[in-house]
Amino acid sequence: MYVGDKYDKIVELARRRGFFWPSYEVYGGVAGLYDLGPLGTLLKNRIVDKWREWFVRRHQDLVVEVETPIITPHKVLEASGHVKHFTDPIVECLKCGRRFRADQLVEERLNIKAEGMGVDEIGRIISEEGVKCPVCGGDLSNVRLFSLLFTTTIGPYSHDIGYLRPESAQGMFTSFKRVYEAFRERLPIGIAQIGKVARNEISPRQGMVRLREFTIMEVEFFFDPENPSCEVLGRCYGKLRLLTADARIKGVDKPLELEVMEALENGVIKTPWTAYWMCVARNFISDLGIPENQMYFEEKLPNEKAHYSAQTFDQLVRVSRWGWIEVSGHAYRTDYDLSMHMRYSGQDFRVFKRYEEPLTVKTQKVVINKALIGRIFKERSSNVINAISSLDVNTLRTLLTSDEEYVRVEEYLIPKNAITIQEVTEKISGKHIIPHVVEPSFGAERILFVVLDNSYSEEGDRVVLRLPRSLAPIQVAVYPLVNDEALEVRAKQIYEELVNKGLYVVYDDSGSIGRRYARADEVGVPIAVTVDYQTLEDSTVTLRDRDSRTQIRVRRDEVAIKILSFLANSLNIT
RNA sequence: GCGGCGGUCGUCUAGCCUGGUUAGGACGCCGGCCUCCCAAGCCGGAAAUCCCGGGUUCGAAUCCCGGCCGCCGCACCA
Repeated sequence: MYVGDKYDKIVELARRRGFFWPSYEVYGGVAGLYDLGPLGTLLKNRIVDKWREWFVRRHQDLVVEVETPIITPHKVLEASGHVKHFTDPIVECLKCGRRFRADQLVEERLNIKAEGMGVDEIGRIISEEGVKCPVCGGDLSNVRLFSLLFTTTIGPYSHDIGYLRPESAQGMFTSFKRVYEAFRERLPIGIAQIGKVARNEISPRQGMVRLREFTIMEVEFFFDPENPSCEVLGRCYGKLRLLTADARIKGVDKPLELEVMEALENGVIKTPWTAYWMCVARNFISDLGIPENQMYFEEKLPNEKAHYSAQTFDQLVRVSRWGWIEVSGHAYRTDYDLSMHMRYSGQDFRVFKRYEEPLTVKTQKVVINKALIGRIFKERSSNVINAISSLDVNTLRTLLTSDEEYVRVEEYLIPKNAITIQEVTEKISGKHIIPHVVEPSFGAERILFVVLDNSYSEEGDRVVLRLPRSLAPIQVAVYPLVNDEALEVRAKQIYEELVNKGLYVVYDDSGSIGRRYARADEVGVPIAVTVDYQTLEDSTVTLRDRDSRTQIRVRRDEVAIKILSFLANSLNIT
């Protein structure tokens, strides 16, 4: 289908025709940063729209979309664990240049606990104990911290540290209660967000596949851990291609194909909602033109998982240059994030779960006669009351059954008649739970590259970008067959009409007709309208299909409707 | 961050070894002519900080050093 290195050709095409190129090229460029050009921006927008269609619009009874800031205060990422888990103490061998986790090195060499030690302390231990490079024996550099978080300051005070978010998820967790209330306290609920994130990768390569700044599209889907079933699982059809962690450990590298229900019953996927969103992810990627045999889900091994995840699957797609690359991650984050934010913020992120039938529970309640205590103990009364309250009912009951008139609680002698134990029946209408979260998360630019890689083809000496019609940045091309005023006028009218239908259209009258078809094919324009001399006689034009290169002649007044149905895949030109 | 290789019009490249060119070509692009359907032809045009900085030299795209960027391998990739 193509010759030579496809990746190089795609990159060359991307620069030349305006899909993407390295940012700040005029200053030498910065690794991991890319500009999207005019066509790249259109294509990315179509991918983003399609994601929104699959994950939000089609689930509008379950999922809502929000937008939260990129700049994130220190406290938020401290709570989420990113400050800790994104920052490693690192030493470098001054001789061979290899880098090591300083704390791990100290633990291995000296068999002491180094985790959580400060940089200075680890550095002191390394120099005092004479720890050397474990590979070449060279001297080690000073210990420094390396964080994948981009740091900034908020406002004029340099101690107000902020970060560029490394994922959009924390914005959804911190606003969870608001969204939950605004959406009338429904569970399950998904909160979606599309936006930029930044990760200060040590050494980004692989072009659009590993960026320091990219667009993430993710859903935090909150559900009741006591009722994790997915009521829309019936919407899933077809098999998932899965490679489990167990299989990977055994050295298996071929995914198995399982029905969703099978995968859940076998325990391969731990939660129904993860399985459900994996199905949607498969459908979404298929919808971008990626064949199903070119994708599968791979379960992460325990040491590969993020700190917050109980189970993670990555969705992999095959590309020409690098083989299988990740286009989405599906993490079961449990209640990790909400719990951490509860602890750090002091706010209550639990939701009230109403029982179907209120429970009637008989309990025993300690009633303290505070008036009596007050009269006796005066200013010490609250200490006394606290002391009594800290005892459980059974202990108190035992104390009260003694023959004495007083009971001793801590250093206080309290008259028995100040304390009574009552049987009460309480009605409990529900309880508080912390929702669990499953998270499907996609990188938009990476998917953009995957789409280009998948669509790129060569026909003889010409390039045809076989983009799905619904993704094409430019949807229609309009041409006069030759340079002739009469033809140009007609063609321009058609151009105007199609623009007014909401389409992205290109008009081109430069060069031979073959050259213009080739120009359009190269950027994936799916259909072309050509005005020729016959148009002047009988008001018909030709429509040409990019992929089959065949043409049909249609009436001038049917052009727009035919093109719209062609773009909607309900008309084919063969 | 380490090692290897590379960086010349928009793109692909010649030139570099052996220092002195108006830095050449092709494709693409723009304008004109021609052309009744798949990168035809003819004429003209615009287009290169030779990646950046420093050094050697009368003179550097070319030699040397440092940096940046890219690819590959290692390390890293929540």
